[in-house]
Amino acid sequence: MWVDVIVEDILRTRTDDAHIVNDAKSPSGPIHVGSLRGVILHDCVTRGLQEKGQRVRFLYGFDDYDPLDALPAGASEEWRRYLGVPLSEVPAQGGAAASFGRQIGDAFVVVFTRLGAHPDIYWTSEMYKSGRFNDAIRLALDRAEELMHIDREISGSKKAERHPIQVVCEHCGRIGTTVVTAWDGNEVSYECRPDKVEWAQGCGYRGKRSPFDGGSKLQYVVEWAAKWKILGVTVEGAGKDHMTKGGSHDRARAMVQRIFAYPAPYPIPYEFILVGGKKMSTSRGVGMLASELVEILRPELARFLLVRPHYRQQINFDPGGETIPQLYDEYDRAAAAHFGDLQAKTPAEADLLQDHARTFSYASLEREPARCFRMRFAKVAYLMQMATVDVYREAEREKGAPLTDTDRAELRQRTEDARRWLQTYAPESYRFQVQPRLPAVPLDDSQRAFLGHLAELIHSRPAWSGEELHEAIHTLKTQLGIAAAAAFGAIYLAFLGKASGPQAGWFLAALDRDFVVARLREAAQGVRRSGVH
RNA sequence: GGGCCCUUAGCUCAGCGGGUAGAGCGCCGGGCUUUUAACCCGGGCGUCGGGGGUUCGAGUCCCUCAGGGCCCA
Repeated sequence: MWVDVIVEDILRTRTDDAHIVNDAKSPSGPIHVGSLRGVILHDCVTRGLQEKGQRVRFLYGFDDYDPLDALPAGASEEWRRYLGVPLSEVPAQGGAAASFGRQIGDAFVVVFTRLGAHPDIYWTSEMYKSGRFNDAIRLALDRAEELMHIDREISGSKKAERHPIQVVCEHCGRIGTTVVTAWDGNEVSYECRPDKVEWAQGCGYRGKRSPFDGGSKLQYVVEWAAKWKILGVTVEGAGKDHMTKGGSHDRARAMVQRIFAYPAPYPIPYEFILVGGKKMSTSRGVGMLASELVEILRPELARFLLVRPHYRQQINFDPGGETIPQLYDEYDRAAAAHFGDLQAKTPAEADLLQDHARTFSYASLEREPARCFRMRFAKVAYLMQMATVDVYREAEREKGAPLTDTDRAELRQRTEDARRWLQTYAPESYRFQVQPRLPAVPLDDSQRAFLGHLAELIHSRPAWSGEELHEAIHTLKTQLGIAAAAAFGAIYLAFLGKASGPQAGWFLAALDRDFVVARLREAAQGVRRSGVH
């Protein structure tokens, strides 16, 4: 299991007596599922280190002193005035939150809390305002040339515009548009330029102010390095966009070592999450929000989705097709491995089971997940489509014992997931769709006769249970001497337009009786209508 | 241009500290005291993308080529 491999490598290569695991995100807009991978990865590493007896703190930071660099979706044009303003100073959209950044961050915390991650949260705006960055800011200003040199050296880029400090403009409040022009040891001179960046327009003000206590922020690579030192971070992964050679992580690493005299944390470069084979883009409206994932999958399954693949591998999540039933099957196999219900035949298989067991444990919300009866997801979805079937009773029958509270809770989550899946994502082959009109299907005389008799049989009683009807159909079939394939095929063709379907007795019993009788009579008459689709 | 990753059964993929190739779906056959699909059993001799190397032994490590995805520039 890759988490365990990472944990062992950390213990082998680091000598820290306690660990600070850190992850962070700029709350500049609704947060995508991709960011959940980081949270869960760090949460798992935290758990793994704790299991090894380490003292560990898990921190999650919101970089809400970053400037707003794009209009939030659905925001009015008036919001343009906030472009360039720190996210912590942009008002929340309609909500009661203290700021836009806070609003976005809080919403994300709700999501990952549901997934069982419980880091200590911090906000860089508060760190700046309370002076925690002051020493780093002074150092960065004193050694600005060196920092810019490192930036150029490591990135291989000649761009020199990346001054380590961005000042908050006293006139317009923007932070993304200012350029530092001088530093006298107490105050910085700056210009708020209309043309510094494309996405925001500075007001043109020139001034001089203290960079401390919230008067400025560090440029983001420098800020990253400074946070490592200030927070004492020992382990921090990052998405591959940061981990490219000469990229922001390499630069931050060089800066923290050479300027801040602190060792870079243990790095964990991880891959992205794709949705339906497409990369995500906020601006193009492509992708899936973190909040949407927890609406599609219950927390354990969402965690399992994120934990199961190797961290260096892309996750391509497509909620359609067979993805979700397959994910559930694998989850169940992992659970079985965890509870020792599977027997390995070879050493290699034993390793694999061990791996699955660990994966299940990391995917669980609690430390000691409860053993329970797990009905297969595809089966739950199947049963739920027949209105007269009680899924709980079927589960009890399959288990062969009364359901415990845990069994019921587990089954309830499965039915909720299955309902959503059937509504939105399930492929046609998993759904039975009763055709609104008699499909144009060929039936021979014996089949029509069978359907005619069946119509009158059903008509003869006001109500049928699935089991009764099932039995009656078999009896009728035998009486008429029609082959099973022909008889059942006729039923499915008349109602579903295809030659197969769910067990006929339960299926027909679930439909409106008068509708069933009418349809059967119509089909028995051999009236052909050109059904559309 | 640089980086990370993928290429394994018809389909989707697992196999991520080298030791006799796996799962699900689909398909075929059988069983379940009712024979068309809720459950169970049986059925896969697959150039593990091509080539080279290390090794007693490589899908698994190294090099290289090809195709694809994403990231950075």
